[in-house]
Amino acid sequence: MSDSNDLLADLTDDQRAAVTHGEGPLLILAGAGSGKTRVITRRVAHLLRSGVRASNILAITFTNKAASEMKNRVEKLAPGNRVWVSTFHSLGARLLRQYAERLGFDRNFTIYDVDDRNKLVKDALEASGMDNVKFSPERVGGAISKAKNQLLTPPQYERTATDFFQQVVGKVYHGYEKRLRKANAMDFDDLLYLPAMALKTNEELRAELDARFKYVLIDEYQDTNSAQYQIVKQLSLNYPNLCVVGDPDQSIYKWRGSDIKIILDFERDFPDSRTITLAQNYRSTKSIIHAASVLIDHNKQRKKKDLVTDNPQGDPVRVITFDNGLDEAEGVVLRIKEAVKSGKFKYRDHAIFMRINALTRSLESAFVKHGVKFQIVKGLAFFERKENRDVLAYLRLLANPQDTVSFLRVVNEPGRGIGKVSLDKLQGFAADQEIGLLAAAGQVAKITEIRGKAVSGLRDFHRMMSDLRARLDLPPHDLVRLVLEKSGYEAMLRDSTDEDDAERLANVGELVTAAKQFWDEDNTRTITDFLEQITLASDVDGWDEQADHVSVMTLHASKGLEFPVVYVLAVEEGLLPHERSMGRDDEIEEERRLCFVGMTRAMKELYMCHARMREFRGQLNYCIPSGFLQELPRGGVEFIDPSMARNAARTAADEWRLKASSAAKDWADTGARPFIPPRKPNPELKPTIPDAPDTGLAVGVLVQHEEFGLGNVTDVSGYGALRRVKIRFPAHGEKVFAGDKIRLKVVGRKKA
DNA sequence: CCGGAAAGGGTTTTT
DNA sequence: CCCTTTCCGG
Repeated sequence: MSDSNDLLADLTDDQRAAVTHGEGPLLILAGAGSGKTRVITRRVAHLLRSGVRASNILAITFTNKAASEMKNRVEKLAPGNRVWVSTFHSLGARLLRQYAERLGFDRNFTIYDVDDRNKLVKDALEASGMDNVKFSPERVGGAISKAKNQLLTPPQYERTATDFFQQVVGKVYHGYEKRLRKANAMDFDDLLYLPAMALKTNEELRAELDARFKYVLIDEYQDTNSAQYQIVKQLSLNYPNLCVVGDPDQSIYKWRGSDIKIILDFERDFPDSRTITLAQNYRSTKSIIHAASVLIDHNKQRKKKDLVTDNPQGDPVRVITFDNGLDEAEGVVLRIKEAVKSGKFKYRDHAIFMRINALTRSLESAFVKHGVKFQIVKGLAFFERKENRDVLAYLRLLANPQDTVSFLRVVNEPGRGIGKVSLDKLQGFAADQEIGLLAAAGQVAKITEIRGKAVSGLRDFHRMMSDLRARLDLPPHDLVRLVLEKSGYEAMLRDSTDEDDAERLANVGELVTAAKQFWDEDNTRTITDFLEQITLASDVDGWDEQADHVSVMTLHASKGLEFPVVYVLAVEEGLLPHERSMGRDDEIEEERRLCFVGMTRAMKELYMCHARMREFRGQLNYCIPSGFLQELPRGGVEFIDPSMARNAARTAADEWRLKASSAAKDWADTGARPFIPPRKPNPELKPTIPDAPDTGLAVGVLVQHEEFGLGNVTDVSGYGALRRVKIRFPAHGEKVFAGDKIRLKVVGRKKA
């Protein structure tokens, strides 16, 4: 049972110290690629081998995929030990179900995602009579989410509300909570908020769980929010054997309530803690580490920290300039194809990252066009399709008859002649009687205001759901099949003439397969478990890392992963950094960290791409290279512009240009000229520095106007005479300029 | 009172 | 460009 060589032999001194650290708080500051996952896993195995019982260990990871990987690795290192590894949200859900009675909840609660939440918020907003103020449910819901993350109750929030928006949110927060509880539902934030509150107010429960989880390990601690921190803290009072691992430079979820201060204050929060820094990088080449380090060093609110590696220098980081977004997608796919053809890499060695999901579209067609296998890593996408959401809503309503959102989603899908007016009446009746909507449907005969088809529709719906509910103990996949049959959903799709419905039919069939697989893995799991797993799945949970394909994902999803070759797309002002972060120092710094995270995923080759123009929601816009590109070191970075190497070959850009010039003829009387994309006249293939921002107006550009003075470009659309430029002047507000003869001068990029 | 067609509005990142 | 809301015919 003593330390075996296999756990420690291949570790550095620092890593070994982290693995073998005994009792007491431990902070591991682990730079990118420093082997932190390995350290946590080994530490868990080491604890087990030193006699700690598996049931006394709790490990928190950022995704369910990471959790199951860690579980498996630990079991290999210390066979027979089943350690509790999960995400914060899964932990919360499990605790709430386990202690449901003690905490006064029904353990069959439904977990509402953001869409469900917004529907409920909308209802609460309308009921509060404040819906005429034009605050969107999304915005109000976001504010409520933030409040819960800070553990503010509705009365507390109302007390601290200062402006009008917050007052409205405070009102709606009350109503929203009431509706949630009535629906026997928890939103994502509840899964943290309620356990955190329970631990704070219920000392008996707190002490019990603290003693149960004597050893707590947390990965990605830099992205912990207040509610999560409270949970951690309350579980580490009597047994402060808390080990947290993180890297402040990789904190990218501030917008979701994460607070970088939590990791920075660890040493103060947990007295007698030990801190171990892992600065050695084992993942990337020197070129990549150097470029990423120089970039992140531009963050002012940062404790300076050096990342070092003994790896070879490697190829320079390459910045590639494309004419437009289509060229970029195609160019990257072709480069990957070439690298595979030459035998240098496999498809699965490649990953493509981007700031926003919308950019995957053009990539998708480029992949299809060139026959390159790829996976867009977005785990929930399949379950988010309308038809699957519908079927899942039936299941949710079966598992939890109080679930109002699901009831309203499926009660008339397929059509049963139940319209909005009838449903309003039904909701009124349910509220009066203080019963759920499904129960109210069962008493539709008593609701005299509802007439006609709606009466039989509601009655039949209720009867059908009652019959199904009697079969709730069926294995999940059998229940899905039964729902498809009895609800008429399958028949609706099968009998449809709409071509798309054939695909939808196949999709809901896939849902049966998914449920079957879920049950095959562990046949003690129920439909509620199935639904929970789907709702709490993260994007990377659906990622197949074994298959030989190119992986495409957002920068956020890339956290914690590594690939031999990485392409980061659209490194442009407005996208990375995203325009919504413009003008706020701390948010620009988070965007820079996001860029840093993407870069440090690369092991051997790193490509940062940008385009001169890009189509965005049907509009073609100028793009200026991201300021981040200009922050990269001059040495070790190579600038490539394929358009200069090209002679007569026609590209997508040329085709677009032809279209643009013929379109421009129609505006000849307005004085418009065909748009010619900026081109460097450099005939040689010498590396060049990306275009300076004086090539055109773009979002984020600082301009000088003759009359209004200095201003910041907030929007650009169209070109030639149809161009519209929106500029915000500090003294004059926002103004829109039309055409291309505006009397202003580009001064530079807006500096924070 | 219901369901389909047309117009209008809004778009980061995710558990 | 896509989804939601609104409007109108049956």
